[in-house]
Amino acid sequence: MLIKAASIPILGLLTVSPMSGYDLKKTIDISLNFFWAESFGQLYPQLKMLKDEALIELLPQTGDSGREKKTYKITEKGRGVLAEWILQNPVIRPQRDELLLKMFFATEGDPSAIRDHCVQSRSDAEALLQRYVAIDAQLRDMPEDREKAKYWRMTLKLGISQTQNYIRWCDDVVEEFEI
Amino acid sequence: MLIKAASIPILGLLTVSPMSGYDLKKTIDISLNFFWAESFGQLYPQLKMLKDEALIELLPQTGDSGREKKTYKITEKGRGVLAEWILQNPVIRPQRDELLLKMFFATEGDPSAIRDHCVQSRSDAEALLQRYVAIDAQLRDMPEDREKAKYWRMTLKLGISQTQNYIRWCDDVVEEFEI
DNA sequence: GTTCCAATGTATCAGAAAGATATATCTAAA
DNA sequence: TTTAGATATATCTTTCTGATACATTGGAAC
Repeated sequence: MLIKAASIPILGLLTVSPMSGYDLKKTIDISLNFFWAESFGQLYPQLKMLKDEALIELLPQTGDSGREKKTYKITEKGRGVLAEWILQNPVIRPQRDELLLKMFFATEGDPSAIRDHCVQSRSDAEALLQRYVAIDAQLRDMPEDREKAKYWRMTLKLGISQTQNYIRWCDDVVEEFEI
Repeated sequence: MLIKAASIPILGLLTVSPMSGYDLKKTIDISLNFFWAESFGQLYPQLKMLKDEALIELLPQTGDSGREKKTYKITEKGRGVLAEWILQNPVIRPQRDELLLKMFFATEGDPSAIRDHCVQSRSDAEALLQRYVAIDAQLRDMPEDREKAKYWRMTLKLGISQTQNYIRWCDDVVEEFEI
């Protein structure tokens, strides 16, 4: 079965625990945010598709109250498709970074504006770094899911070192502007 | 004037020299590839739009031969819009990295496949790094456009250090799998 | 010398994805 | 008590990618 990469965070996170669309979005934004983003505009149609293909299914609702919250769980078929996708060679996707684009064409604009962008960007990165480090500490001390935590920490490790490297670069650039 | 980020590589590169759509695509793929990608499907419509808005204009064609190649140059208005765009705060764009997604859900698939993906990815990164280093050397020795070269090398500097860091991470991951 | 392929070149289309928006409910604080 | 913010599902428009179409040119192979 040919599956879209956008479905993978859904299938993957549902192996951790059953969730609603909203939960999935929140979890993706928190846990996968360093290397993956998903919009509602894609999430809900994907959910419908995955249900139609029987890769996920709705948990029976606790019918009484009026408010409906749709909680999904992954099916065996879904697990199979996920495992299969992981085997395939990763597709390299186009990246777009506006700060670097501004830097590249800095001579056509106001260089001091670029400097300011870097200062701001550095402070964003600093905040991100602290978040990553905190999550890493949590994972280190987490008793269950040791095997999962191991891989999660591997991705975090890259996120942390890339962010540290980025911060160093921002400092270099700002310093360069002082001269 | 409100301009789309996708137009910026076009305007920016046309400040370096007049070019055709095909040239622009090639130059973006070579020079901006570390932080920007543009598809033909967006490039040609953008070109038309920029011409309609008089931000770029067609160079008069050397009419004689049958083959038409449309060479564009940037206008003063175009330079103004570019300078203005550089002033604005950079928009953070969603990232998607399939290798890290596979890593994150590694326990649901075949861990040895992930290892292989990393080995492949490391070798791709190595090749990229060598390209960046070569371009950097070229820019270092380039006599004209010193000011431009300075900023170009700043973006390259990040590309180089991020790629080196990535290679180190791949090594760490592969080593982790040996244990 | 011709045929064949890769590179050059412009352009569009289908489908994927992002971002914005609509709508409604629940909860906790002012 | 009302109101703001979080929860929750969903769709619409615009942007963007990847594939494809099509035509030309230059050089290599035969």
